[in-house]
Amino acid sequence: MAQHDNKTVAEILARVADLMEIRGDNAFRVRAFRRASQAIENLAEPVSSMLEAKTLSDIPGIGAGAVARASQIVESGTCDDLVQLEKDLPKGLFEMLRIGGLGPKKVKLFYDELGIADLDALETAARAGHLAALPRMGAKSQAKILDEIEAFRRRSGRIPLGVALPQGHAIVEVLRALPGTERVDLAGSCRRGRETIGDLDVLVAADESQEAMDCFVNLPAVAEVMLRGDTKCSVRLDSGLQVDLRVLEPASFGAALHYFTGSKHHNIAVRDRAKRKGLRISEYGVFCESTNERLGGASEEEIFAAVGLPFIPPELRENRGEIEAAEAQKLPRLLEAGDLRGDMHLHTTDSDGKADAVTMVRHAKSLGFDYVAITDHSFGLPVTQGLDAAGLVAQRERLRRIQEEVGGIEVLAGVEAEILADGSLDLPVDVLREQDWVIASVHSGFSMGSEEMTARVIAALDSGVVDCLGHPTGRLLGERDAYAIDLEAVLQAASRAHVAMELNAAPSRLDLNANTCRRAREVGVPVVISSDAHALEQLGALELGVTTARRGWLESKHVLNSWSYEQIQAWRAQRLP
DNA sequence: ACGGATTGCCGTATCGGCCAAATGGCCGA
Repeated sequence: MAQHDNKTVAEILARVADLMEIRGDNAFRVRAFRRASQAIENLAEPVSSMLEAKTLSDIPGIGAGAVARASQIVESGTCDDLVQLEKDLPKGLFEMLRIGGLGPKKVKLFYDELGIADLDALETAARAGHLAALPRMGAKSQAKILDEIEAFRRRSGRIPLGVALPQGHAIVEVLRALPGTERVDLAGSCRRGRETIGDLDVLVAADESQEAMDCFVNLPAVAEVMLRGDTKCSVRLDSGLQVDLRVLEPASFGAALHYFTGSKHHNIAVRDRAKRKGLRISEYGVFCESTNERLGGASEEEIFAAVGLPFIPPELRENRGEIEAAEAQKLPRLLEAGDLRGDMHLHTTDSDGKADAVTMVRHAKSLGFDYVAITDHSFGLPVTQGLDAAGLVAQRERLRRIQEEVGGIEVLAGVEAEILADGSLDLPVDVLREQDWVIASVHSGFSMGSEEMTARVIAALDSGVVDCLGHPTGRLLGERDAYAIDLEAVLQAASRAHVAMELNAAPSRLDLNANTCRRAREVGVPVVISSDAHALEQLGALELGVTTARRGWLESKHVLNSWSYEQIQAWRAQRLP
């Protein structure tokens, strides 16, 4: 849990910096905290072991002060500065920083001038027109803040799949180990693989409910028991996630799993179908309407069989044609994790990655991949210290040698180039043409209108050298909405220009979403499921992408990195003669 | 607060876009 340590320390130092800035502390002191936070986030080894080895202060940007604070945070989860700041400042200020377009300076301004200390007060002031009167503010900024508050509220309350899933799996694992539990599974939107989750549903099959319930409410992660009945209880975890547990008789488990997995629309359609056959489906089983005889319910297969359908994978259960497809025996043979043969998007120390290229390639090989693309940022994204044309050429040569040295894996010399505001790329086309894999992405100018953004992206696709459009909507789950873009027009252009679309599998992105994946399939645009790894352990972390692709009805043939290396080359050759 | 040179003290991430204010602060990647 080394990585967790580093992340925690970095987050707290960054939080201290933000709060210090709001309090009006010395700007360079603030900057030092930010720098230390950044340095710790970028560490390749756990901060705790560097503290023990007394090597932490060797890192540029980390001096005696940062070492002391890191040590406090590792031990106690906080530090004196943060404790003091939380005493000095109202709690709501930190939440205000999560509003897009607001940084420490603006929050300070609102707090100092108007005493605004939380989101509600900010919203009230904006509605009353008080913000526009402040220096460096105006009607436009004020309106933007209202929009951003609304977007923030819309997002909050739902948790990214990648955050909820590990917590769910951990609970399932503990419950499965109990002697009295026959089956334990996650249900709900989490099982369907929705990109964000409201709460978790855990189902247990057991003859007796007390053992599982006792174990559940006493889990270390449980902060609060909200409700406890005979077979159902709800808790809130320390993370804020709500988890509902239901204990069922084994004979009803399949019916309950189906019922609680949903979606609601899917369930309604299945029940309607049952009704027409003279059956009744409830969370307890399948029953004959006239005789009330129980026809099944122990497994989901029994539920589907009762209405004359094959098993429908949870990811498809949205009543978006899956029942009709199942009836016609035309369900897709959905992509599986094992189908993927390579990772096509990752970063190394040549830009903002934490591990060097050799290490990443070796790791890709150890994961059993046939090929891997190294796709560092280009210089157009200055914050990543990316590669310019000369740097890219030099890296390409280095990667050729690494491929020979490591052996047994194809190493593609790639790049993640910037799509500039005018739709041009930040590296010359003749340099990009020599690369083995070119991702083009938008990392700037997010606020342009849909028409302009769409034209911008399509211009990049039409450059003739782009293989894949990176994270096509730019969204960050729970943090930032997608920028305005006409994805249908982009898909049409991608089809015409022979460019693939990325399904960026990073937990914070899942971009493309499932619906657009499905549309890509219909339009005939290949999807590339990539990790966008910036560290060793992120390489090959494609599971959330696989789930999303399955929700988008994708089969392995629709996913470019389930093809062989030769097939990919042949596909590229159609565009690059 | 950090780091390096002036060993006491001084300068300190990159860069474009946006908006408010008429050149500059703030934000975000």
